[in-house]
Amino acid sequence: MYKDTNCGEPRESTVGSLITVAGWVHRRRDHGNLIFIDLRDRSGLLQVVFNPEYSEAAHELAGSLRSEWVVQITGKIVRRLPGAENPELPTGTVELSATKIVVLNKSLTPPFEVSDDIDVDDNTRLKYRFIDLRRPKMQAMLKLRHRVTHIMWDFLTENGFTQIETPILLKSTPEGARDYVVPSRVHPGQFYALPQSPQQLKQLLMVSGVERYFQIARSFRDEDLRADRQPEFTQLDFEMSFVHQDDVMAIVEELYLKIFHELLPDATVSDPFIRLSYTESMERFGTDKPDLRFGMELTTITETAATSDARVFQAVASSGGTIRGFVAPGCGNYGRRDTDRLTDFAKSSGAQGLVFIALDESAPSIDALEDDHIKSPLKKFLSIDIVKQLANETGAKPGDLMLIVAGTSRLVNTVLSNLRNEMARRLELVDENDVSLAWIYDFPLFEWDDDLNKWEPAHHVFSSPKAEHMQYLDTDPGKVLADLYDLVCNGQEMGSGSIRIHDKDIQTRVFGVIDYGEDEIQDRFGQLLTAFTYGAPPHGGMGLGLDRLVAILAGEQAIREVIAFPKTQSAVDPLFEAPAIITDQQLEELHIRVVMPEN
RNA sequence: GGUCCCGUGGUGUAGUGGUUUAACACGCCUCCCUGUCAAGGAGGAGAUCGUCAGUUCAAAUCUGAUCGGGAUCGCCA
Repeated sequence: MYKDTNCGEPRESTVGSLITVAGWVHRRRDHGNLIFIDLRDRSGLLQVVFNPEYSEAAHELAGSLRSEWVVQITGKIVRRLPGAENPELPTGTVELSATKIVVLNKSLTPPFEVSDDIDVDDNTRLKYRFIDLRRPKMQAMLKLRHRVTHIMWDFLTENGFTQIETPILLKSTPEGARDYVVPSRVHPGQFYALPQSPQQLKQLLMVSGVERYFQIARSFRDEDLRADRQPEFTQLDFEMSFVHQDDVMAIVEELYLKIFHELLPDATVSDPFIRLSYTESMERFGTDKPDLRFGMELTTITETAATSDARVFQAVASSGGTIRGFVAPGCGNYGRRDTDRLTDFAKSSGAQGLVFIALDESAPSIDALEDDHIKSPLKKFLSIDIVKQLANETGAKPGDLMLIVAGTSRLVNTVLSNLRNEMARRLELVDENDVSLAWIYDFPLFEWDDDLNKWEPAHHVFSSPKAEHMQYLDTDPGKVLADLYDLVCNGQEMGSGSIRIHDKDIQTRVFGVIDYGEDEIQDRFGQLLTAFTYGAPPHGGMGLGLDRLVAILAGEQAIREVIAFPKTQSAVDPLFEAPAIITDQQLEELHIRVVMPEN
């Protein structure tokens, strides 16, 4: 070993010991005859002092040290002079009085400082990720991520789960996201696809009698990136046999509470998890991933609004649309500037417009509301009585702002749920110490696709219809609810799971609803259907996003910050410069001819 | 594919038609300095302002295109 002690370890109790440390030169403070070095390794910082009275050679060499050089230093741990202690450092009461120094490697001046309080362009950080990861915050992130997966491994092992790896080179099943594909050299013109999730494999493992499987599995989706979406991401994927929905939920709940309690001990975490049916969630929040850390629930006001003289409302109501809204408390004094911004925000979510009704705080009550108390662009179409009624229905008080959107129910819900989150941000309603964990359950199995003019799986095709809804499968698919559940944390989808179909006939009927042809079914799902005919146990499970979980634990918005080597928004790795062209010889071996797009 | 924001020494920013030989902070280099810890002091180097084209007597500054980064809608069973 190049060292016998880590930089972060020495304390007053170890004063007097002769040690050797090795690490990176974090900072140098050169006083001429006295030189200080902050030496950094994975455990922290240790101040090293070079005094020519103890070693002239070491002192001379120390003068030539530069940031990020890798050095090995031997010396004695001494108590610092009184008044020279540094309370910021765990090792701040002592220092290493160096007698010997060996330069293990020099370093160019790094493109940015290895420090937490830096603000460097993402591209530069990723290009020099190996330096970026030296920052204490990034080191902490890597360790946090490890601790999360460690807890998962331990917990699931204790609960009888077996970790099993599944293939990365598999077959394209083009429903859902776009696949990443890999050409086959041995089979000209044929391609593997990287898994979007190990879904069918884990179901096959249930048929194999594994009963409890898990995997920290990499998954791949060739879709556009976002702050919370990378082309390759990691899921805790697991599956259990002989379970009902509640059994799956119970396992996840225990695991996640353990993780949050251990890694975020100061947070207030939902225990037990909140439970909302899909219908209730849509009704109250307009989304299947509501942020439950604040109120501002949605109200449907179609009927009342339609009785006003406002033509927008009448038109939407008579064409079967919906009018909904919510109350932004204390925003009755919003000026033109504020409301314009909210309107722009609503429009960016797809709304035609945003109707707001501001109630002046000087009104003694809703009943005593007078014309002067009301501000709204639709004011001349809204009678006092209608405004009062709307206020009562939405729960608005004097001084509040009602935000109302009209349109198709899908659009209205999208806009209002986005707007609700936006208002929470503006009003700072979220206690960052709160962690809301919620189950959203009883999802519909199918949703109608207007573009394709057919039923599509709302989540995925393997979810089991509720037994009591099986009767609607052929007659009214939109009515069929499934044993399908999402885990939602602070308004983000953290994972999705279901009790699966384990019966070939039911699975075939589900494929029938979404209009898959016989050949198509056989091609994509043949192996699963065949397996179902050889004694498939009832089973269910989940896929849970690891990157998002770690991001929440680390207090980060972007999962880029919790992935060691992430890609940019254009799916590029700036460090390796991937993707890249390959040689003509490689192309030839793979039987591939490249046709570049025009322009 | 759409919309929005950003691109100026190594890093982060200022400068938004002409007294700018492009400014500031940090970093870097040299020298001084025995108790600093974001050390301090003195001096110095380092940028054709992402790229290309256009407008203009004059462009970091205006226009267009393009490239790159970020946010977001579509997309993500």
